[in-house]
Amino acid sequence: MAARTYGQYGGVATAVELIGERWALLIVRDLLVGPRRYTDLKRGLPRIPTNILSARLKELQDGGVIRRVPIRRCGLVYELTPYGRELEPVVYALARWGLRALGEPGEDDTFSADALTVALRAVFRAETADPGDYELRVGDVALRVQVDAELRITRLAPPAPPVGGALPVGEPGITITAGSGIRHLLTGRVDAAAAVAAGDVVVTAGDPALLERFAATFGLDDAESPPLA
Amino acid sequence: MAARTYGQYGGVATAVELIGERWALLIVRDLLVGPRRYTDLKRGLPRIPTNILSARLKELQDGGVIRRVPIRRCGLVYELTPYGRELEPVVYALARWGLRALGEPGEDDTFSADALTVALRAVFRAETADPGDYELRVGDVALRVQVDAELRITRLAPPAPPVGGALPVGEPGITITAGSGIRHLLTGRVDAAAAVAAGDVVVTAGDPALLERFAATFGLDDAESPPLA
DNA sequence: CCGGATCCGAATCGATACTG
DNA sequence: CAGTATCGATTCGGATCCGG
Repeated sequence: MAARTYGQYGGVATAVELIGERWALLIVRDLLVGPRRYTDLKRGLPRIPTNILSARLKELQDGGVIRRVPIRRCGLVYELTPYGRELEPVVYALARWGLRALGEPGEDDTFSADALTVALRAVFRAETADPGDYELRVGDVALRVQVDAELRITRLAPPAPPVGGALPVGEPGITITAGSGIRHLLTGRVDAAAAVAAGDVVVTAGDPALLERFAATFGLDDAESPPLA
Repeated sequence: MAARTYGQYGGVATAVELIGERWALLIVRDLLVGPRRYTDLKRGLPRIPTNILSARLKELQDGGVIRRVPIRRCGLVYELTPYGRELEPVVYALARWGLRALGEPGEDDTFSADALTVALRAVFRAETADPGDYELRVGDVALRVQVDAELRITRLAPPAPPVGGALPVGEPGITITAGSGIRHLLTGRVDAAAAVAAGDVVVTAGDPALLERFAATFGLDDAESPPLA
């Protein structure tokens, strides 16, 4: 283990030693949405081997990034420590950067509610956001997205929302259904009208005009310099 | 290679596939300071095996993060593409986060001018910075740090500054000499007076009062919740 | 010296099976 | 549910070597 250190003294090297191992940051990503059980993490990251998940959870604990919390009457969850939670800016910045290199999903790529939740948070324009209440369906992930003083995102399905989570009250003003093409809207490469015209998103219920508000609320600010690999 | 993908559709997973391999982000860190030759990178990252450096450079090229640029009359350098340069916020955020977990250097940890340059940029308070002209010596790294309309950091030694780099004119108002204890100042856990009292930094030339300006210009803004592993 | 390529043992990862 | 055990496939690290 000591032989696998970088031998570099500095913040970046230290950070990478804490969260740079394979799968580690994806675990952090899911834990940013909320505490998760071992099995929740496994479900959200189907391709992670169980021994690797175990190893990463142990290492992240040793690094002070996450902690194990026993839940009363059976079970335990992993959650970020305060220090781990301060990876939020890092993960969001990475999510924005990576979003721009995102192409079509591969054949067997998976897509989780946690991934979409983090993506939305990453491109949320807090300063200029107008209030709104949206239902967003991408693939088989359904989220309730409520913007008022703050941003609240609730998983609707699948499966049922987490036990501790309160269901949102009321009805969303719009239901937006999309596939992977929603990335064009979130990167800001197309506007709401063009996204509808291209079939990237479909308004399946509610007021279609609210889609523009959604597009104004979520998206990259500086939508330029596509990767062009 | 295809077997080593995460099988996740999302920005974070894509980003980690591009720059999540071992050593990759440290290469990006050094390239953020400026174009570097293969040998420069090797020197700044002494523990990287040459085959790994080669492999990473190739992968980062394929990912559109860096490019090879031939230099006229012998030689070539690697530099970030525009897309790669937009990792700046990511790397700085990671540097700030990792800085807080930084302890004493290990026996054979190395410390490069590029690492210090990135660390300073990462904790630079652009909005509130007053102009200043500093010389900073940490270990055997010497930097000229000039703050006016923007932040300019020039390597003084070792070795000689890069060929293309113009040497700063004039004299710095202060020369600050420090060791690894400078992290206490940069994390904001101690102020200028306390850092001097603790021996973390020494003013070896110039106006000692400028150290407070330096400390006001560079440091973490929210200096709390130490890792406490 | 620069910019790697090659080889090999050690460590890690991935997949599957299995257990308290 | 929450992992551990095992084992082959990769990757990494360290060293050496090579063409300009």
